[in-house]
Amino acid sequence: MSASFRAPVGTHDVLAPQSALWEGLIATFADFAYRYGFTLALTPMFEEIGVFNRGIGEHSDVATKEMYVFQDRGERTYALRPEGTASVVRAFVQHQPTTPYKAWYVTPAFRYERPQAGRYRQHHQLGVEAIGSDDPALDVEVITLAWRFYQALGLTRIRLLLNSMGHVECRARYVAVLRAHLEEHRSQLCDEHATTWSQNPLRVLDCKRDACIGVINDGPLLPDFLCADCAAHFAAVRSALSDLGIDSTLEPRLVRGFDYYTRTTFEFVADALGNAQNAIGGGGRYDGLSEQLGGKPVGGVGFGSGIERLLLAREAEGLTGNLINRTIDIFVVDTTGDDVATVLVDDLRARGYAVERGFDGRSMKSQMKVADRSGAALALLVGPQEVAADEITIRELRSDDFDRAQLRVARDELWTVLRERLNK
RNA sequence: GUGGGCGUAGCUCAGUUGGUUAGAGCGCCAGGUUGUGGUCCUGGAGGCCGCGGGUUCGACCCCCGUCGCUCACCCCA
Repeated sequence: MSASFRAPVGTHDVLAPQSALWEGLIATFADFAYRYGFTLALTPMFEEIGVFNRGIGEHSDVATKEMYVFQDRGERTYALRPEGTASVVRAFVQHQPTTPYKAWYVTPAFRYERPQAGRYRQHHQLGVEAIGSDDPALDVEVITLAWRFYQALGLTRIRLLLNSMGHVECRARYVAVLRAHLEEHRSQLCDEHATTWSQNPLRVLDCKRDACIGVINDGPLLPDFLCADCAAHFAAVRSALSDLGIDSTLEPRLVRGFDYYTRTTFEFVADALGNAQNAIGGGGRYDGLSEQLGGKPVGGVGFGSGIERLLLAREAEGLTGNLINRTIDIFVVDTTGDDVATVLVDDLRARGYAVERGFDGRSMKSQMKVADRSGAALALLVGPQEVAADEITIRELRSDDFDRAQLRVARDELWTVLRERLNK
């Protein structure tokens, strides 16, 4: 209990058997990304601080009080990435790949905040970005990928919330009217926003307190301020989603935490998660971000999803199945201590079987216990008798049928028997 | 950053109004005739009772502090 070192506050070690769920989740996502035409992008886990606070907004909570900022020995100021998008867009600007550039990623993300259920200082996100295009079909593709991925995970109680923030001018017009509305009703706002409403009026839309909700409910709504182009873009996204059979809820109050969002914004919430941390993914367009990071003024759209929350949502929906098989096929029990078993194990693995073996010269009984615990379907016994006769004893570990439970085969017949028994 | 709950073996937890060698179940290890797991039996290892201070003849138990875990607020994935 009193280990001298522990994982830092808000971080977690993920070990077996839990880690198999992670493997399966990531492998499933990688496969989806591949089938949707996204290629893997690996970017540094830390960046010059400007990469993040320029995009997500210098006054956002994440930038002001949640970033892990540090100086290296060259006194450059860096930050551990708090989210996935900014780095990929920075890489896009730096390398200028052909457009649309479609990339997927899986990465840790760091935010300095008090941990609680579904919220950590280091969490993990997987997501995609499609940069260099304004085509609403890309918005749709990103949302569809997320939706189908959630379905593949077995999640059923997921809702898609959708909104459009418009482009810069639409938003400016809206914010002006919203600001006036808030000023008029400022005495009715909650304690916090009664003093902070003017710094970032959009934040008030997110407030969950009744006071603010009341003020917002009879205030102006974002979608009413869209210009013709933005309205058409949004309509195109909604119409395609509808044709795809993906249900969405228009949520005019949905504004996400980062300033870079424009036009389409969306969030996926898992209703099975009872707590406040029920957002399992979100994203949207960020048409100004490339330019803010020094690149061309091209559009982009993406989404990110929290791995921990996806797994919590699965658990909350009672989904216990693994997404990938990580049980081993064969356990080799060796009581000779010479190289016969070692060579056999190597041979088995070369043929594609997942193989574990006994170590430390333990007794056969002891190794059989380990074999059973390993989950292997078969144990192969290598003892003096087998070696002398050039045979292998095969023992079924998952069968109660004693006739089938054990047999000895010649070493060169082993492969045939294994193919039958293991079906692979 | 603010507030609540909780820190006793690897895990889940007991521990009598503070009384001397701190317990259970599970797990782990080793045995239970001659090479065999899943059931059963026996034995064993493993705890500065989170850490520091205080009160007391005496503290796992009471008080203070501290660290950690956890939940909630805020915000987000």
